[in-house]
Amino acid sequence: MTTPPLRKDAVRNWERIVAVARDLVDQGTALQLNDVARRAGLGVATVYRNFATPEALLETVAAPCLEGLAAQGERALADPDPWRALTGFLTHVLEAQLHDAALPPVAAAPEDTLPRTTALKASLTSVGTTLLGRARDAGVVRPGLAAADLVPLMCGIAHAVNVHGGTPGHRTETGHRYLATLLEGVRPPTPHA
Amino acid sequence: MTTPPLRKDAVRNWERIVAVARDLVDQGTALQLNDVARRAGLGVATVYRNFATPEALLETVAAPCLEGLAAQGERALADPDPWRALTGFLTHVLEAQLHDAALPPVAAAPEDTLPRTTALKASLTSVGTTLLGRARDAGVVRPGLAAADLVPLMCGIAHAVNVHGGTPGHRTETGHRYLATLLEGVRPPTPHA
Amino acid sequence: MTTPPLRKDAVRNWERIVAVARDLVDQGTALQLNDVARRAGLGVATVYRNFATPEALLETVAAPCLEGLAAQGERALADPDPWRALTGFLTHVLEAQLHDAALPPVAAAPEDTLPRTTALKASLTSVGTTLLGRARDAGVVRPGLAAADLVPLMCGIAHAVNVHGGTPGHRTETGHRYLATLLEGVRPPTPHA
Amino acid sequence: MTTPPLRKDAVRNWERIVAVARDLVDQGTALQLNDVARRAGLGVATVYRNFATPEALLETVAAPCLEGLAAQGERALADPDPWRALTGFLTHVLEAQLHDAALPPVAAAPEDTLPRTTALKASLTSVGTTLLGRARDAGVVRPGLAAADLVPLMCGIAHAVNVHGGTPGHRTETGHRYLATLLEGVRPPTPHA
DNA sequence: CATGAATGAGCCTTCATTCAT
DNA sequence: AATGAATGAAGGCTCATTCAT
Repeated sequence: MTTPPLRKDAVRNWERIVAVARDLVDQGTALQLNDVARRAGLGVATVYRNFATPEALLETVAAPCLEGLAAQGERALADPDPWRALTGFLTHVLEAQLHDAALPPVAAAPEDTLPRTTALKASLTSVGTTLLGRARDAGVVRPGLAAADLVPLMCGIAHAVNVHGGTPGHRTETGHRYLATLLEGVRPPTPHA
Repeated sequence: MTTPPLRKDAVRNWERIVAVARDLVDQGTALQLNDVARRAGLGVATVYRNFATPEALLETVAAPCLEGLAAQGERALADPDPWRALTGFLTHVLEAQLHDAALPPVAAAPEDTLPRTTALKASLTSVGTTLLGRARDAGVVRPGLAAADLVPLMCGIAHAVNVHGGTPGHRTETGHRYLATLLEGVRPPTPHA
Repeated sequence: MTTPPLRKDAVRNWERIVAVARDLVDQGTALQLNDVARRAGLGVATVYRNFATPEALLETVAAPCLEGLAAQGERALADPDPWRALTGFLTHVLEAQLHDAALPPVAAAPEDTLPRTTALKASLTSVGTTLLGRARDAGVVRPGLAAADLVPLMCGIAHAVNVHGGTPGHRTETGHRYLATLLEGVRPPTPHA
Repeated sequence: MTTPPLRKDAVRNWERIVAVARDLVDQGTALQLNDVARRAGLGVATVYRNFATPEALLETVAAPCLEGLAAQGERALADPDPWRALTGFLTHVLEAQLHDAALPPVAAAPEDTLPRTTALKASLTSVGTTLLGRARDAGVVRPGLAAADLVPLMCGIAHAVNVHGGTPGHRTETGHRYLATLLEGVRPPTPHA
């Protein structure tokens, strides 16, 4: 199961598990179902029934953030300026990766465990594709950058920031700088306003 | 110990261990000292004496490649064209990361196990710093890109390529494309020949 | 965990472990948790969950004997004759050390693993202190012997007996003789009946 | 081999090994031949050739102290006062056990590794037997204390002191107190001067 | 004689997963 | 549905001892 069950106490358990997992992820600890169960004060099997694998739990932890990005995507689609729409959206995606430790592994995984995750990722990809298409049509982005590159590149920048290291504040600044550089290289070579 | 000892059979064992480790790395298998020992047909302790930790072994496996890069760095330093020198060097670094699975973890690690590794990484960083400085002085690179960004960015691109996936051939092509894009964003904004 | 859990089969396992450990102790074999698991026909982790360390298991094995001594202590406290109470109690303590191989290491250890052990040892120490105080007040024991000496001296005699060696029967006899000698040196120097 | 060999460098190695072992014993570290070799800057096999087992090395480390006691024994044999001779000798034996960590295990061991050790222990036992016999003949010691009890009792007291714990100074004081108590119990019951 | 590399049994410990209660 | 005891494979590491050089 990946969505909160209906029974009241079951819901409470589900939420407890996710909350514990969120804490662990924030601490940078790898998720171990046994460990989660102990910290949540629940039986192991309870955790296993709700989340068959650590990946399923991780994806569940990441889901709200992905939903937030999807919402940002909707807003971006409404932006009439194609360049601003695209860059704004990518900025949000990058910031999410930098702020939420649950995201990078989920974003980089070639396979998802939960259908929900697949749907969310597809939705984001779709938004990105649309935004990139519009930008390309508007001539503000070079050809040669494919929609399939967006996710890898955001993952790559997030990884670069992690390798660079530094305090959370520095990380955000570094990420913005890297993204700006990349976007500069993405604009057409002609002088632009 | 990290360099081959003098005794003939000991040298053979050392080489066997490194060879086995190289194979495992190429297969994408995580290095486990016990496993390496078994495959090499050696006692566990033999492996442990030569390589105290899996990281030490991994760094040893990565060393030849790092040395190759250092050599490339020397050549790049001799190149009179600052832009070509810098981009050529970074291209070599990126290709190395893409071709040799031992490199990404070693490059991304904040701490090294072997002094040798530290020295090699320092040497490469030094070359990068020099090349970047020359390019900046020649006005072919924007300010805003620091020497400390080179390694993270190369790691980031390599990671992006891995997330993108594809066959080895595709991977190289993708890497070149990503690097080209980044480099485009790194050049000064004025129209250049 | 140090007390039998509630589930029926779990209790059986707990008891099996302790029984195996008891046998090993009697044979003079050092306790190794893996070994215990194998002999008990249980998984290693089962033993580890019940007894985190060999010391914990050893203390558990020793506990019944310590409890028996505590009971003897209660009886001794009820004895109106201070000398007989003290010597009788010490005799029991010594005999326990000689008969149960689990006791000497637990008695001599400066630190306990289980709170239970600490409590039992404290209880015995308390009884000893009381009995010694009474004997001293009654003038049947010289000053100069402190309560803190009782445990070390009993351990010392037990050790002396072990060094002396011999069959179990001899050991008991030797122990009694050594204790008697010591107690003789503990009485006041005036001629006594 | 257990006595320094004749060749000059071999002697130096032998001495180095014993010196290292002495340090380790003083630190309370268990002797491991491999470890000793490393610290002595010698090959393992060199240590093994000189000392077949850790016990052999330990006995060699303990030997000088045993020889010192033997010398004390000679002096005690010359003492015309049987009580003073006996108690003085036992005091030396006890102090040696308390001061030199190499002694307790050697003294308590039922079997020796080196003939030399056996000879030294026999010599000490012989002295003790003689001194005890004289004291008994002089009527200053009860019957019931056998010569075979002397070593065990000294080991027992040393062990009691260890269990008691405390600083080196305290240990000596405690040891003397315990020995005094025991000796008191060893004198005949009639009032003595 | 000296060296120190090699051995490999053996111990400790963890963890994902199952299953009896 | 919930619990948590049980499992046992798997991995990490040490150490006494041997033996090739």
